[in-house]
Amino acid sequence: MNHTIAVVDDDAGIREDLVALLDGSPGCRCVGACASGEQALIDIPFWRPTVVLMDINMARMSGIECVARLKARMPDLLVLMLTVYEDGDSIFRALKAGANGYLVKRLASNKLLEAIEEVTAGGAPMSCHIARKVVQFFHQAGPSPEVSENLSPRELEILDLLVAGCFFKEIADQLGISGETVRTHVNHVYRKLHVRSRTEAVVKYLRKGA
Amino acid sequence: MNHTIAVVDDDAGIREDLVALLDGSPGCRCVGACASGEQALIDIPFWRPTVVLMDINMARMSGIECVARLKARMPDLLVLMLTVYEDGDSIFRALKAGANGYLVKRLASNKLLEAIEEVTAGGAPMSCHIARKVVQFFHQAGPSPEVSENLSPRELEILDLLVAGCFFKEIADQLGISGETVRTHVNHVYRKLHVRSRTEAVVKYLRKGA
DNA sequence: AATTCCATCCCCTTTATTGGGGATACCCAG
DNA sequence: CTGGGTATCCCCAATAAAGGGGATGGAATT
Repeated sequence: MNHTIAVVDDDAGIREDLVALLDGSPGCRCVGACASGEQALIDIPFWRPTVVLMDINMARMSGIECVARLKARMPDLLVLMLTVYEDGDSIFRALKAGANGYLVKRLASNKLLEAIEEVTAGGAPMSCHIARKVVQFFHQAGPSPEVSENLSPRELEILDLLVAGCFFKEIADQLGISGETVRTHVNHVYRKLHVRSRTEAVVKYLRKGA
Repeated sequence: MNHTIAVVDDDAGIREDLVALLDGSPGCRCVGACASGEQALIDIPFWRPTVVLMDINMARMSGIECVARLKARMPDLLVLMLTVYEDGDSIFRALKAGANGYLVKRLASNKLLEAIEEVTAGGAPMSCHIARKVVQFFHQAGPSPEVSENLSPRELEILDLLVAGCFFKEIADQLGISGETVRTHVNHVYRKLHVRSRTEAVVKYLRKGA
């Protein structure tokens, strides 16, 4: 319940607001604030806070690069990105860099405190429109038109298990059908996708048809 | 604020609990409940609810397959998956199938109602451990140290050709070495990546290297 | 000099995959 | 009702892949 927190933001006003909010909250202790990503790389490893609130949009080093470098040295550090924009690409780059949560800046202060609780509890707090974008990533990451429009549901199901690396026998056991049936489905999948091997099918599926 | 909601769950008790909860809540109207995925495919397009609460674990047709089929016909339908397990693979398959949110079943009823509000507002409600798994997916999506740092240049070259779907013989011809040598390299690649088949190696490479 | 890693080649066996063929049954649409 | 598509099962056969072993030469490190 007692978290040490650091703030990284190059806007002095926001920085002070956040520090004031954190220090005025029970169970939180703000151990410092950095005005740049470069400074954060020096201060944060020294302060060793539980959670970092990181502005994503900073001059010179971006919050994304900063979190990537911090995470390389401190894998267990929890980082919440703060942003004014909800740009899709920034979201994914930040998450790939190791961010543990992603919040819009215009967030009620109690929501921010809740998010800090949540991330320390092992969650991944995201503002709702951010979460939507993340989920949409999976939607469009689904099977390509070529894959989904030609394959039957059963064939798609089996393709999923092929991608998972299952042998025919394992697929058969998992679906409760015979290995021969699996073979038939797989052959149909290959024909429909115009591939000659499991690997080509998997690649086509993962690359969304490219 | 006025949402029509349908429930799909093959457990009669849970179904009744959910219906009672929804009907007892202002701003919600439960338009029906289905005891199976098959029935849902018939009823839901007819009822045209705003939101569907879908059990992921049902006999015969799984909730995942059901949501995939429903979404194919009704792309704007909002689907919240309900699960007792937090299995990573199920989460991703459900999201890929088009689910808009993912909740654990043992959720306080007010949280469930909040989630319904959130999803209709364009969000993507997720229980916190679910969200964590989703974010972890992006973390591991970075260039994998496991792939790039352990493999020799030759092994990486061969892994590339594996991904391209080449047979061992084709790889051998392309590199001007014998098939036996290819086999040896491939075996080394498998050991270093801790996989047991070409498919698993390819998936590991594509998922973590792209 | 010794060790370690890489790349190359060869042997063995067993299992998995692939490519045709055919068959039954179901459901849905023309 | 007669297709078409789907899902299920079975047969044949050939090829590909995997897992184990061992061997050589070279390059780099210790």
